[in-house]
Amino acid sequence: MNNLICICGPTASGKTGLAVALAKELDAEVVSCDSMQIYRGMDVGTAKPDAAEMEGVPHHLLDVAEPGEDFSVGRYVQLADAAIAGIHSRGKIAIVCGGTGLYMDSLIKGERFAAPSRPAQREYVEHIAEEKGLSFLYEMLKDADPETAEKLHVSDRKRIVRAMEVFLITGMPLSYHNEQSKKRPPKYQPAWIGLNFRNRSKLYARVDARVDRMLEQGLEAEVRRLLEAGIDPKTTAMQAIGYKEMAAALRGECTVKQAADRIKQASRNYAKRQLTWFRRNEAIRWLYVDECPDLTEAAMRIL
RNA sequence: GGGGGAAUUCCCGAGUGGCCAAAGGGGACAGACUGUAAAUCUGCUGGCACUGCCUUCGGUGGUUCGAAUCCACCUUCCCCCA
Repeated sequence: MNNLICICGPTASGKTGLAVALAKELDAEVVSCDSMQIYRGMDVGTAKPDAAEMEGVPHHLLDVAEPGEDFSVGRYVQLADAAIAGIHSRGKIAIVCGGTGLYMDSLIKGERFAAPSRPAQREYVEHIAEEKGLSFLYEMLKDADPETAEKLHVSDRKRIVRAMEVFLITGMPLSYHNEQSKKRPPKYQPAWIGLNFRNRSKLYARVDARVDRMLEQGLEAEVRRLLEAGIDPKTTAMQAIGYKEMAAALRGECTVKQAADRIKQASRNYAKRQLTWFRRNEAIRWLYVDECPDLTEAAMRIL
């Protein structure tokens, strides 16, 4: 039996429930892999499991950051590694569960990122993009790191900025770092389980239903509370689906009903993107929620 | 009962005689993704034997070398007057 299990899949597919059920079955602990559930005070909008849902199973990497602070993949990997080490030292199995593909893959690969973002370089690069235009910055990247430039689309602002930033900080092209990184063997060899639906519209129906539930559970009040606590609407945390739309409604830019529809739409699109990410991972054993009567049992059979 | 307006490809919506399988947006589908990732970005979207052909712009018929675009009638919807 592998002492590390990864459960992934799109939002609202039932990952949390499966993780808890498996954890009870295997006396395991859960390590959440969700870029938004890490924030304190963001509960209903992130569908963060509450005590009842956890059923006594220890969960890690929940509520480890303040909504106002900057978080990063790097930090996640570090914290998750520590959590896994702790679980293993207790002689237990760790179940990494979540839908943030980049975080999960980075954790499993043991990714060592090129360089943390540095305000000076970042601002400098942003400034160039601002003043001279993104295409100008893209041309700079072509000189500094032709390989990365080749791979990036001219309008992919975030990646162009980051690639240029990495070059300025390290003096080496990002493509070089990535090559090195690919040569390293992965840090863990987990058993992968992915949740999916044979019938996509069933997934979407569940996503919509979940958003309705969030609204009932007080998403509006939660967002208002964060805003009143002085959380800048521009922070990463407030970019989360459900939060940015509701914040707009609270600002009077649209009705709550319109916000709700936008949240549903954005969530469905997000679910699709998550599938795109995970589907390329050939190690994943997929379980189809809409045609599997007992997910836990099916998962146990795979493991 | 009278007058006016509208019907466009999955949806919204441009197009008002050839350059239109038909702008743009949305959705759907597919993809990328190495420290903001619930973010960011891309492709594609009538059919086919695909440098061309076929079908499509409410319906039918007409005008024209040629119609989504003009005319007639019909159907449905909206508005105004009664």
